[in-house]
Amino acid sequence: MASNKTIGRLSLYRRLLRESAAKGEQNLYSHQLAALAGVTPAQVRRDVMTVGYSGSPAHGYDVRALSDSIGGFLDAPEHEGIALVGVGNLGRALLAYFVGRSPKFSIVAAFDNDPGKVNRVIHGCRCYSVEQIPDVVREKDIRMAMISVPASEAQVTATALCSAGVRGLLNFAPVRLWVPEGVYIEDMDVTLTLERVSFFARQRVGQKGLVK
Amino acid sequence: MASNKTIGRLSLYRRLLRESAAKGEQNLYSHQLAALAGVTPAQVRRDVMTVGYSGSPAHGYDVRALSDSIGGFLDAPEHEGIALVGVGNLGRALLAYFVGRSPKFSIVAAFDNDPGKVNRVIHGCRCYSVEQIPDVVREKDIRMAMISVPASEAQVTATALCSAGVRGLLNFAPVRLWVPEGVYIEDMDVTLTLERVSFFARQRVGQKGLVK
DNA sequence: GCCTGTGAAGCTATTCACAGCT
DNA sequence: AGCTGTGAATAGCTTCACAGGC
Repeated sequence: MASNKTIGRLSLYRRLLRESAAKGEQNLYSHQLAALAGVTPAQVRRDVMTVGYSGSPAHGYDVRALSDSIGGFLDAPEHEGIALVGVGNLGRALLAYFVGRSPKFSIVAAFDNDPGKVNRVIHGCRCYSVEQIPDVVREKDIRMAMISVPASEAQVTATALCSAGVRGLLNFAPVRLWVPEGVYIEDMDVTLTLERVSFFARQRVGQKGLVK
Repeated sequence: MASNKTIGRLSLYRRLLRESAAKGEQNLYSHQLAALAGVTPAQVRRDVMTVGYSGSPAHGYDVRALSDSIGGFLDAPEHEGIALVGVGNLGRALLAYFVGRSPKFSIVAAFDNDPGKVNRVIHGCRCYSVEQIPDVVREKDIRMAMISVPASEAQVTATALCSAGVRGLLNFAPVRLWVPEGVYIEDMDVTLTLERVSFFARQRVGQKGLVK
């Protein structure tokens, strides 16, 4: 099965392919896509193998076709509704950012324990109380969630979401979360990342890739 | 030289050690720290080697001493001032998040091109116009910056920061940025990460680590 | 010629497994 | 007995290098 890193790069390639398509490009060679993505051409060809698409030696990759192949490989068959728990500064920024961002994803429910936010509509998204997580997640058949609550509440939030059937979590709180077997979790931890940047900036090393 | 992943884990260990210290723990064995971090004990021991600290077979690691050793290895000698460019929803969330968060880091200057924000103080941080990047960065001797501008402006922002002497960047805009040799850049891309979560959540794979 | 796809090589990261210590 | 530190083994990822095609 494709690795984490490969999947990350495929997402990136697709974004770059869409941008190229928008600029009117029809075809792209592996070395061109590699330059856009900041990886080697061999890496691009290897990654493209995993989605089962083949380019032609004559014209490289067809921008539209490769983009669609990646989509077929990566995307969920239908639209994915996402829950967001924690409507603080970061939560609001995420709500604002994702509104209309992608036809494949959208935040369909927000949750917070502040009574001043519950039942409000924030950036087009209805805010529920955290007690309603089980009901709303089940009712809307939500499979993914973003956690942007304070560290102290992240674990109970994750547990509630997983019990309600969520299979994928994107956690912004600065704590490692325990989740049941079969739930996939990814952390985005600004502090840890910043410490890394600080360290390597001082070592005067160049470059690195994306994720990690 | 230590790898990206090792550095990320060391940061994490230190956070966990501090939390343990706050709970009154004096010593921790590699398997305990490993459990907290979600890695193997062998990984912890290997990582600890890189900072040059040694525990004792009798009591494992001294929580305080290891935490300090990691600090000596990771931290900059003096306080690090950070610039933040782009005071939109995300930028404000970052400002709010970092205020008083760490004695080692703080955001010492914000930049935006909205005249309504320039010269305001937002979450305790003065906002300058983007034209002032060269002057302010040099004057405050800023070595690190976070980029939270729209994608279309990220590259010019990065270029301006690097010319002014910034050596480390944390980029939130969904674009790959070109930076001069010797500048370290790390991307935090929510959309890409979310697509990964979506993919693996559907594969019913369990777990994964941090950074990746 | 310059491209793609891919086996094989090369690297990097992680884990094993055990000597040595208490 | 149970721990740490670490050489050696393994697993995972990336790049090389070349056959085959236009």
